[in-house]
Amino acid sequence: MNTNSTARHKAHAAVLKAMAHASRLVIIEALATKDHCVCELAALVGADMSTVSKHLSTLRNAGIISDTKRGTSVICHLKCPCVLSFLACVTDVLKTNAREQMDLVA
Amino acid sequence: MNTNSTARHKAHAAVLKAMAHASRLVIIEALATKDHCVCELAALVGADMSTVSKHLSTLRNAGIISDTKRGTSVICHLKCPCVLSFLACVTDVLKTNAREQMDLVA
DNA sequence: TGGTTAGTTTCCAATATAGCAAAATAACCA
DNA sequence: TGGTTATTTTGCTATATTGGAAACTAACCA
Repeated sequence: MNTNSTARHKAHAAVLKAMAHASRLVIIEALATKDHCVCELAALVGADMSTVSKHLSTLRNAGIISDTKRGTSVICHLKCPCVLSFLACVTDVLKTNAREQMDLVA
Repeated sequence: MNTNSTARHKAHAAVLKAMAHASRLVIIEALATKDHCVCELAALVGADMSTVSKHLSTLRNAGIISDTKRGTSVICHLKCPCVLSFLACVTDVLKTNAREQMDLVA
């Protein structure tokens, strides 16, 4: 484990960690379709706006989303739609897990 | 936000969360090449074996790795090599971030 | 059986995260 | 200017995560 690879792994982990929350995944999926303002996302997630605002700043700090101000609203935009490809694989993991659970019962 | 999609998002988040740690990424990358026993992984990560053992159980619970016992050793195996495709995209995110940092300075 | 190696679990302290409420900003409109 | 809407920040509490040390378990060997 040299210092460089540790730094790289930490950076990678930070991006994954930013995605690793149900509400933030809801936000990411919503933004995959189209840009949304914070209050729309708050309604979608169903949480306090202050909470959603913090989730958004987590995603922003990780470089996953960007935003522009329009009037009093902040419009959020998914910078890296490739993150959705993660979810396809995650779904595979979950399917495998489910299949194994089935096998245990059967 | 209906209950089903919340459950799905929670399940997805759990898998991402299991990956979201520098040491666990080191483990995942090592296992992508070949199976390893716990003590080899502990040496690679450079942490206490009890700590690595706990990281492994996190990955195991998420369904990312499996293991078989051989003598006194436990051999770990990466169940879903597709998780590596995550990292390619994460690298894109990081590159974009770095480029923006450059732009700020330039 | 007793010792050794490999791994896991438990205990505990330090740190990080999540969420709401309330206060603070910011841009707009009358 | 004063009020309103949208958003962020701060304060605080509850909860989760991390990691080493020590105790415990399991498989092997002499």
